[in-house]
This record gives sequence, C-alpha cells and structure tokens, in this order.
Amino acid sequence: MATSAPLPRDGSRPRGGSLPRGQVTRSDVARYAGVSTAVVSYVVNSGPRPVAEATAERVRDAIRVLGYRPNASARALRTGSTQMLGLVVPEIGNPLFAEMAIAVEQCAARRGHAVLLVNSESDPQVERTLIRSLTARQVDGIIISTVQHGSAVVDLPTLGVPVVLLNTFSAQDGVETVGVDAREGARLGVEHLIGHGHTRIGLIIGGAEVEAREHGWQDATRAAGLPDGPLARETFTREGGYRGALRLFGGSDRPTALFASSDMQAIGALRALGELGLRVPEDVAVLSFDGTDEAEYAAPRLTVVRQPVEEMAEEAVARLIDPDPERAPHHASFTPTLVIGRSCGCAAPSEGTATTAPAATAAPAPA
Amino acid sequence: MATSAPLPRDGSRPRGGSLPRGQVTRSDVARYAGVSTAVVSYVVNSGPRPVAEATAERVRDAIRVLGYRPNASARALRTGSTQMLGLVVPEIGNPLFAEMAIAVEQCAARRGHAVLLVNSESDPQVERTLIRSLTARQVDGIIISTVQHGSAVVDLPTLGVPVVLLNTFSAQDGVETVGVDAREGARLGVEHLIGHGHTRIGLIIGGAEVEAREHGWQDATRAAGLPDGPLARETFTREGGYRGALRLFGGSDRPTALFASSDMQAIGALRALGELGLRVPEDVAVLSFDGTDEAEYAAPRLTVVRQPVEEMAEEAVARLIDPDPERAPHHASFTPTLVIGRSCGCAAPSEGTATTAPAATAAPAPA
DNA sequence: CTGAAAGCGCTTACAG
DNA sequence: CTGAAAGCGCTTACAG
Repeated sequence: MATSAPLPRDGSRPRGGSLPRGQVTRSDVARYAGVSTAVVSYVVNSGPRPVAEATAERVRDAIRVLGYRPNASARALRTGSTQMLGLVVPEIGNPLFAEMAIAVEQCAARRGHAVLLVNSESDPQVERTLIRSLTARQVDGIIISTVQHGSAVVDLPTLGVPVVLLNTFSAQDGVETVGVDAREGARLGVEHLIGHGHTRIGLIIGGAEVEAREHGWQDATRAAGLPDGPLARETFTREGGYRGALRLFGGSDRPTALFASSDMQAIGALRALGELGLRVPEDVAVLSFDGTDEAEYAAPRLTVVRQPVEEMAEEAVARLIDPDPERAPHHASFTPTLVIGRSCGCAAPSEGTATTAPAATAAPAPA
Repeated sequence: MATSAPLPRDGSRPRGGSLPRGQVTRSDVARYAGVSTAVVSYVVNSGPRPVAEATAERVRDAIRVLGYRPNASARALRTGSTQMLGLVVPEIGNPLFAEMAIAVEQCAARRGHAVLLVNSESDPQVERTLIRSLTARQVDGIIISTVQHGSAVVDLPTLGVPVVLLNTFSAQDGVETVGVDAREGARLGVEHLIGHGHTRIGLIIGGAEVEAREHGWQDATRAAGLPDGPLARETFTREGGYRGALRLFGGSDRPTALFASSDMQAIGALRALGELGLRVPEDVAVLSFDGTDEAEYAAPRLTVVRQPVEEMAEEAVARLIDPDPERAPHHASFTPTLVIGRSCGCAAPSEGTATTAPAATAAPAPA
C-alpha cells in the first residue's frame, strides 16, 4: 500500500531507516503515514479530493515529523505555474522604483506569489535580455516599468507570458498598461505654482521626446495666458536635476519657479539653487512629480504631485494574477494628488510634526 | 529515430503539423532536427557529450525556428539547482538596502543566477516566514541582511540551504557572515569630528543593544580623553534621526557635533537641526555611517563613513555560489572609508562639480 | 558521435 | 474516501 522506497540515483539517498535524510519527498511522507502519495497531495493542497480527518491528521503528523516541504520546481513543472512574477525596473536606485518594487512585492506576496526583481539600469538592450531570462524562468507574468515610453520594449506577444506595463502614461496596442495621468498631474502642479503668482515657470524633464508632463506644464501656463517657460532635458536623476537647474537658473533672466518631472531631479535642483545662492521658496518655488519618501525629507520639504504607487502596483499585480478574460487589454489611469510641502511657498502645514504623514492633499482632479 | 509526438494531456497541445503551438519542448526540437532529445540537451548545455558540428548546427536551427526556450522548472527538478538566490532585506525603502539589493542582483546575474528579493520590514516574524518560503522555492542559497544582530534569525542549519548573513558586524557560530568593521568605521568618523575640535559629540543609534558603532564612538572619544557624549536610541529611519536630534539638540547644553549611525538618521537629523535654527556645519557638525547616494545630495552634503556595499555583496554571492568546502564558516570583515562632504566642517572639496563622484577618500584604516 | 530510457518530485484524472 | 499510474520537460549514465 505504501509506495516503494525512492531509488538512490548516486548513493546519496538513504537506503533504509524510517527518517530519510536529505530532501524529504512526498513519498517519504506517504510511507511514514501509511497512505499513498496522492493522499499527501490532497492534504497539502486541501484538495482536489476530500480526505478523512483521521487520515489527514496522520499525514500532517508525518509532515511535521519529517520536516517535509513540497518541492516548488516539481510542482511548477507539473502545474505549469511557478507562482512567481517578474518585475523589471529601469533603476532600483531611484526611490520611486524602489517604492514600486516594495509595493509590487507585497501585493504579490498577499496572493502567494514571489517576485523576481531585475534592474535594467535604463539600458534597452539589457532590458530585453532580462525580460527573456524572466520568461525562461517560467514566471507566471511580468510587470515592466520601462523608460522606453514610445518604443516597443520587446516583441511582447511572442513572449508567451502575460505582461503589464507599469508606470506608462498612455495606452499601448495590445498590452495591459497601468499608469498615472501624468498630464493632469503636471497641470495640477503648475497651476498651483501659478496660484502663487508665478508667471515664468521652468521645467526639467527627461529624454528627447515630448511627453505627458510637458503637455501638462504647457496646459497650465497657456490656460493662464502665460508664455511657455524655459525647459531643460536631462536624465531622471539627482545629477540631471542639478545640471538642468544650473542651466535654467544660472543666467540673468531666470524663472521664479521650477517644475521638476521627478523627485530625483528636484533634489538635484535644490543643490544647484543653493550653490547659485537662491533660496527656496523665497527666490525660487519648486514643485516636483512623484512624491517619494525622500522628497518629504528634502530641505525644504518638497511640494509634490504624488503618484499613487501602491494602488498602481496593486492594479498591475491583480491584472496579472486574476486577469479578466472578457476584456481586451486596456489602460488604467490613476489620478495623482497634490501634497503640499514647503518648497512651493505655502505656509508650512505641519512644521514641528514632521514625524507624521504628508500634510494637505488636494481633491482629486476632475475626470 | 525521432521521438514520438508529445501526448496532449488536455487537448491543448497540437496533434500534428510541423510547428508546434504552445510551449515548445526539447522533444519538438529533436523531432524537427531529426535527432534525439539527448543531443538537444548536449547542444543547449554544451555538454556533457560532444556533438558533431553539422548536427549541432541543425539543432541550433531548429531552436531558432521553433523559438525553443528550455523550461527552467524541469531543469531545476532534474539538476536540483534553480540558479536562484534569495535575498532578505529588512527594508528596501532604506537606500542602503536598495543599493545592496542592486549589488547582489548584479553579482548574481554575472554568475547566471536570478535573485528572489523579499522584504521583512524589520519584522522578525515576517522574516522567518519569508526565509521558509524562500527555501520552499528551492533557491540555491539565501543572503540575509537582518536587523536582528544578536539573536538567531531562524534555525539556520535546519534550513538545508546555504546561508550567508550580510551586513553583520561580527562572526556568528556556524554561519557565513559578511560585514563592515563598524567599530573601526565609527571610530574613524568620530576621530575626524574630534580633529575638527569637537569635544562633545552626540550619537544617534538604533535598537536597544549596545553594538559596534557605539563602541567605536566611545573608542574615539575616550582615546582623546573626552567624556562620552549624549546618546539617543531610535529606529534607523529618517524619522528616527529627526526625533533623536530633537532630543539631543533641543536643550541648552547641546553637543557641537553629531555622529549618526546611518545616513537615514542623519537626513532626519538635518531637518531637526534646521527646525531648531542650528546651522550645519557652523553650529553642529554632522557625520554619518553608510555612504548612500542620498547622503551625497543632502543639504549640506554629508560627510560619511562609507560601507563598501558592492564588495560586500560580491563576497556574499561568491560564497554562496562557489563555496570553499575546505573552510569552516567564517566572518569577512570589510574596511570602511571616510568620504568627506560638507557637513563636518571641512572646506568644500568639490563645490561646483557636484555631478561627479565623491570627493576625498581617506586611506583605509590600519588593520 | 548518438539514442533509448530512467528518474527528478509533484498532481490529477481514473478506477475502485 | 483512497490508490496505482501517467506524465510535466528536463539530464545523464549506459549502451551502442
């Protein structure tokens, strides 16, 4: 009735004795409990067949005594699911992506999935290789947070595994996408600066292509009847922000406010402004896009347009793990919110109680 | 000669045709190339048997045409190795651990291993669960960066998988450990502050237990014949540093310098000092332990005792992947270095060229 | 140099 | 409620 002893392949497995050494398999458990291996599976997985309580108890005892742990590789091979998700980020050193990785990992963990994290360092070639290696590892789905907005990251459909693009501003053909309404977010932020009386607002942004945050910045200034401010294209890093701010504010005809497309750039800009002898917010108001923890501890605390990172991560994970077969791939757009700090010139909202959460939160923008 | 067509288990596999749909297996490749499945393996793995060049070429063609990708779960089941490493960090939101995760991932990738990253949020209970779940996923080894310095994280030997403790200050019984010489690092930093003429140097540190950084701080002050400065125990976070600094510097008899046990705490302290109306470095000199990117962009730039994160990660990964069977588990201690910024009161070393690397680096401390 | 076959540890129809 | 058996996709002695 019990299955036969496992055949040693190289002499390293035990030949006798009741407590097997080395990896304990379900067949050891079956033998110890005096049941078939199928029953062990039924108990471990609570199904798909019912098991008499007395039998189940014997199996659970055996599992405890032997210290049995199911082999995930075998299970994955059999079921076709590894219960793993891949996450591709462009740079984990950027707190925005670090926070995103945390959020994704926690959402996935709640659903019993682990996360294989890879870091492309913003290199499209590396990104492609990493995505391929993730599929080779049989992940059940891949979340890609890419810097390559316009371009096709990789030939997604040939991947043979569900993909969702996270941190993408707009819909893309045939791919699930999740992102923030960056245009509206930028508009909201710049509008706030205009509300403080600024009429010349610089922009630091990335890449070469015109994207949503630049449009939002224009939307706000044009709606107020103002001319476009000056603009600097730099990488989404502290250094990029530093260089951009030196350029925008180093001359005589400088703007009185800055909208930075990322917290990292704003942090770099703060240093540049300090070196130029400009005070924030007295001489230059600063507002940035992202809303990471680091921005909260910048000096002065940054006023930010906050991306709802947790919600976005949750959506991406949910779509991968519980896809809606009814629906074609679509784009989920999240609404960013304004979080007031000190860098925009508002009165300090929570001076002296910096240990708690962000201060005022503006109402979500109208759809 | 070619193996038979795969048997569909549920009708989803193809019944005929030369180009299989769904997952392409090595048996499809074998059939297409007119060889046995063994030969496909030999080609894919470049061994263990030699293959005639013409045959190998046919196999490579078949692989290309069919888009074959080996199934990692099957390979793992057969070989007993997943080519995956687990990495446990206490909080990925702390840039020190984010940088460590990047370094580990890159070292592992160079050796063909992927990294399963999990985040315990400094909860020992969660940490235990995560470690167990990592072993259940058959990782080849686990790198644990824990906050639980003194205590046994988990019953490591029963895990049945190699473990190295990263970011540990001292040796531990029967476990591989890798860490920085924190005592010497702290001594080095505090000595530097004393060199600036400070005689009363506060310390912000974590946890409840006395550890290496506290000893190093004492070593330096006592060696200079100074009394111990005041001390605040807080979490290793920006908030912890903020609270600690308010306590240490909020009274009348305040120190003139601060040694923070982590960059995060120093960042929080900078805010507190600002709110107290104290200038850095004029009124209070600040120096911290870690040396993350964020510290470089603090205002003012922090002078830090830098942990060689990349080297430590490399060592940890190497020990896991290429263990030395000759040697008993031991502790690898790395030497930290002093990196001068502006917060300690030194003349600014690279003002205006902040886009490049850190400035002066002190010689490594004597062994 | 190449192939037939066993087996890694699981899950799950199928038959009792 | 329980068991015998097939099969997931690989690798690798073993035999030719």
